[in-house]
Amino acid sequence: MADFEARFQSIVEKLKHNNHKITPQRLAVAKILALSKGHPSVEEIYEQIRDDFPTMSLATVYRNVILIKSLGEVLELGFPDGRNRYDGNKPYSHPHVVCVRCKKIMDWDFSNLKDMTKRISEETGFKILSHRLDFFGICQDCLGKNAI
Amino acid sequence: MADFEARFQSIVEKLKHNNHKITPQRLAVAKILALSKGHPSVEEIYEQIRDDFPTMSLATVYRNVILIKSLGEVLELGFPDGRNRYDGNKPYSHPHVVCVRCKKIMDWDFSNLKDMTKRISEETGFKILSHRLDFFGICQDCLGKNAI
DNA sequence: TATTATATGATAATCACTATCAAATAGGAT
DNA sequence: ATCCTATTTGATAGTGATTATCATATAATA
Repeated sequence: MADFEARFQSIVEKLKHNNHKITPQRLAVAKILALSKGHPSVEEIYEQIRDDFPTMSLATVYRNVILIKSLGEVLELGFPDGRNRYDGNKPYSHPHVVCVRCKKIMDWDFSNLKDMTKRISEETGFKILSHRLDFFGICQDCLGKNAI
Repeated sequence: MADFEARFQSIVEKLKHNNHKITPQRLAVAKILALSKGHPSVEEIYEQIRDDFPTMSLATVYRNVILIKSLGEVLELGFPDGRNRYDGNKPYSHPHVVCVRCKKIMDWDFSNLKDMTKRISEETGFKILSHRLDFFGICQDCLGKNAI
């Protein structure tokens, strides 16, 4: 079973387990979140679904993204310029590399934050729930297109 | 000279050096950004200044925060729920510990991200400009007030 | 198939932030 | 010290993402 397929099933299971109805619109949102490699925005999810569901409402996309997020099955990445991005592949906090020019967001594997979290907890008294680590820069594509 | 005083002077110097006029409102915003330990929002800066400048406009606070940010003298922290916070003490990217309940933001000293940045640059081709590392949790105050 | 709580679609409301523009003023020239 | 002018300010309208509202439609169970 492909990775995204497993993620899709996981989301659907969570929905069923919490007694949420399985609607075609809901499944379409779940599928895109599970498939997404590019950390899509709500608007991008909406555009993709519109091809198959011309009657789809933007509000429904928002509702279902929020629902799936509340089930812990998608990670929300907020940005100062006010357009959130979503990661349904890895719905737990992890580092990202963000192109400040084209807004591309890539995952960055790095699993050494456990110790840091523990130290912070000991020294500040915070109960740490999650973290977010973003690196901002210019991606290769953008560097090639337009010299700095 | 106190630390915040040095920060304040640095901001004022930048303003003068770039031929921006020194207005009372501008100085008031600069002073609060320099003094701020609590990572204030624009609204909070506005409220503080209103005591001394009852005629102050919210738009002027926004304008000056953005101006000072453009000079590299304040760090902007964006959040998904849409209220930016500002750090005029350390206007360069650094880790934070954020209380998800009361929205308190504390600095966290940690200076070991250089190697990580270099590795990312080598492996992804990104030209890394800055990063942001946030830890989210419940602060001691909030843990005391209301047991989990 | 009938029932009912939940979900959807359409759209208005909200909220942080930005743009606009007339009036005010900082800072250099006189 | 006063004048001049580009910049700044205050008031407010506009924007764009997100959320709330509510009548209609539908999934899930009997």
